[in-house]
Amino acid sequence: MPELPEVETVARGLQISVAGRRIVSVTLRKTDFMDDPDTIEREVPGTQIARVERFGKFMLLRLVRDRAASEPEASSKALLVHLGMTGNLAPHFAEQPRELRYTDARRFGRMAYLAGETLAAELLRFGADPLEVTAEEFAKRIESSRARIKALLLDQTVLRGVGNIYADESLWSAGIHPAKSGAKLKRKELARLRQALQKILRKAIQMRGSSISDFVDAEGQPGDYQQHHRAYGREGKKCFRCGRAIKRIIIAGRSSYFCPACQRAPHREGRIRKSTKRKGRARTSKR
DNA sequence: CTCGATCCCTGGACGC
DNA sequence: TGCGTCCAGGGATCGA
Repeated sequence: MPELPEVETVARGLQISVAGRRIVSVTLRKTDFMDDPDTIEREVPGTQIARVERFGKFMLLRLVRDRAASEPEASSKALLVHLGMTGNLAPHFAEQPRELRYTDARRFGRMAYLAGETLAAELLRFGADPLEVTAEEFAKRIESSRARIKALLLDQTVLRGVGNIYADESLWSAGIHPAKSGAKLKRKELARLRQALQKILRKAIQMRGSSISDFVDAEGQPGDYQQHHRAYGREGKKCFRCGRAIKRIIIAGRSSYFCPACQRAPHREGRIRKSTKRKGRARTSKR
C-alpha cells in the first residue's frame, strides 16, 4: 500500500538511478490499468527522463524530447505512475541494455502519459500536499466538510498522499476518533492533527516507508516504519499510551484502527440518519 | 451537491 | 497437502 512516504522513497531512488536516461523503447503487457496505452507506446519512446518527482501518491516522470538547445520545449510532458496496492517501478539490469520495469499483480495502479494543459488539469484535481499545507489551509479543508475525519484524510482531493496507514497513525497520535465529523473538530485539534501527520510522514520517509505487504523501494529494499505503527494493524493489542485494546471499525469502506480510550467516540454521530428518520422525512418536505 | 457503499483485482492467510 | 473462503485497499462509479 504505497502511500506518500513509500512513493517518496521510490521516487528518490528513481531520481538517482534513471533521471537523465533516454527511453529507447516501450514494451507493454497487460494494459487495463493504463489510461491510454496507444499514446504511451507512441509518445514515450525517444524521450529523456528529466527528473522523477512525487505528486501525492503518484510518481511523475518528467519527460523531455530531444531538440535543438535553442528551441524551447513546446509543452511539459510526464508519465504519471500510481503504484496502487502492489505496484512496483524499478530498474532491472539483467537484460540489454537495461529496463525500467513496472509490475503490479493486482493492477490497482495507474499509468498515463499526459502533456500540456491535460497534465496541468489532471494535477489540479488533487488537494494540498500534506507536508506543505499551512495550518490555516489544513483547517479550512477539514472543517468545511461534515464527512468523517478518516474519510477526509483519505480523500485525495482534500490532501494528496495520505492513505489508510498514515491516516490511522496520525489520528491515534492526535487523539482524535476516526468517525468524528471534520466540521466538529476544534482548531486546537486540527492543529494537533496536522502536526502529528507531518511528523509521522517525515519520520516514515526517513525510514523509507512501511513494508506491510510486499512493498519494496526502487532498489528492492523494504522500509522500516511498520515497526513504529501505533494503531494500524494492531487490533486487540495494547495501546502504547494507555494499555487499552486497540479496536477496528470500518469507515469509508476501510479498516480503521484506534484506541477507544485515547480517541473518544463522537457523541451522537454515525447513526444520526437512522434515529431521526421520521422527523427527517417531515423536515425535508419543508425545503 | 455531498456522502457513503460497492466493485475492481489477485495473492496470501487461514480453516478444515 | 490441497482446496475453498475471506480479506487487503485506492479510486471510479453509482445511488440516496
